[in-house]
Amino acid sequence: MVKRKVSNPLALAVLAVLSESSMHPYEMAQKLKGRGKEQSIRINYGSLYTVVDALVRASFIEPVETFREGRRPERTVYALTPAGEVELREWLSEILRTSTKEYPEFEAGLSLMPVLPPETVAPLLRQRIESLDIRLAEVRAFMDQMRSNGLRRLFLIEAEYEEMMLRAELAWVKCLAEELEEGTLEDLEIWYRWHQGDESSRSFAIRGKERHVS
Amino acid sequence: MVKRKVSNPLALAVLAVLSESSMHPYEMAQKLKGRGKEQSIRINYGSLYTVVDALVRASFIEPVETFREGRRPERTVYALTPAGEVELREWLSEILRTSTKEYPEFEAGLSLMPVLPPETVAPLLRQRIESLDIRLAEVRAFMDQMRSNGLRRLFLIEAEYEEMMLRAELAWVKCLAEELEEGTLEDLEIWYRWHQGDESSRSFAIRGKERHVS
DNA sequence: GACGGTATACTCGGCTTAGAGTATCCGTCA
DNA sequence: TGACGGATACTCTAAGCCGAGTATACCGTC
Repeated sequence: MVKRKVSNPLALAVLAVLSESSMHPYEMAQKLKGRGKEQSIRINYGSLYTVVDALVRASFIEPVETFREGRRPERTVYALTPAGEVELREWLSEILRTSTKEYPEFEAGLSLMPVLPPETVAPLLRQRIESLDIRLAEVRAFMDQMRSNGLRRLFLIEAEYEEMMLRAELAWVKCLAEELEEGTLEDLEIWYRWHQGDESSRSFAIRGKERHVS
Repeated sequence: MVKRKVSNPLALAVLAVLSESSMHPYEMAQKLKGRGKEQSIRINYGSLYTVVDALVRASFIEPVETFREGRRPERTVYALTPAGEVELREWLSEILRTSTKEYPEFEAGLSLMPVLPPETVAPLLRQRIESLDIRLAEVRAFMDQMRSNGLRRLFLIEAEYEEMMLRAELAWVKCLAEELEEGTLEDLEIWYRWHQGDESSRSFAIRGKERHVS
């Protein structure tokens, strides 16, 4: 798990498109967007040009020509260096090989959930289910769109992954919402009482008498 | 979907602990870590103090006293303001209610996967399976640890979520690895040929003759 | 009583990032 | 013909974020 000189995933995408042919930054963005990569990688111009500079500094890419048409801004065409090709392969391998802990917003939300009273949380989860359904439909629509543009399934594998993860979350949230509504969730009783202002459930995180965990 | 004045999830955690009692930043971190929240929310001191400042500027919290013991650095104790309580509830509700698109590294990796030849990818996925197994064991160990410290299940719900998501990914990656190894994956043929340097598969992303998608 | 290790409590600087802004060219529709 | 939107191709700046560093206090031990 080496520390990368440039760590933004957009830089990986830049190395990947440059491995096919040299081009200027704006064209990279066009190519990536044309293939629907903006669904899996944050592409924004602010970051793109910074990332390209950083890759030049790290000698993973180099400018090969610059020219201008009329009075338009100058275009600089970049090419992958041998070191860049190595970096591309190694970095991509590392990403596929090892799973790194990430911090999705919802996980943070769940971990603070007891701050809200249970009666409030149940309908929120119901809304989330709707929200997930919508997102699922969007992903499917995106895949259909790309496929009808002639893109191979192999190049939409990340969308299939996302779809599967959405389905998994959906099932889990449905289950949690049900447990809340049916009252079958463990600890639901004290959670409810605590929000009633019941002093006996002060610091209700810990079972039994308060214990300091450090 | 309002734009938050302070958007770091750590800020939400700060609001949450302050809703129980006033305290100084270092104590917030201790309390959050004691409850295992560093598993679901990035807690680091650099961000903590910046985030506390930002919350003060936004009037969600305010300093209530500062004092020093001996010659130790000064401690500033903060308290939640009414506006902060509103923000806490609204923000947390929004997170639970709506799913926002995120960009996990692995999704980016998958979307660029065809850059590597298929024979290379298969063993990488096998390694990922091991890596996921390890992570899964860690999550389980963490839950056992916390439970034996007396923490209620309700306060480990985010760990259950993470465990479920890990299992889902694990099953999917196993399936993908198998398809690669058995040769049953769609488009595997051209993918292989392309890495052999077969010119007939140039720009193999698109089926049939090259079409420009913009 | 000197020494090392750990806990306490922050501070600082530099790198990353996002998002808005700028300037030019081109097609088209009235 | 001229005006307007949209595509092209960057640039700039404020803010966010993190990791490493700092300084003191406490505690055991040899």
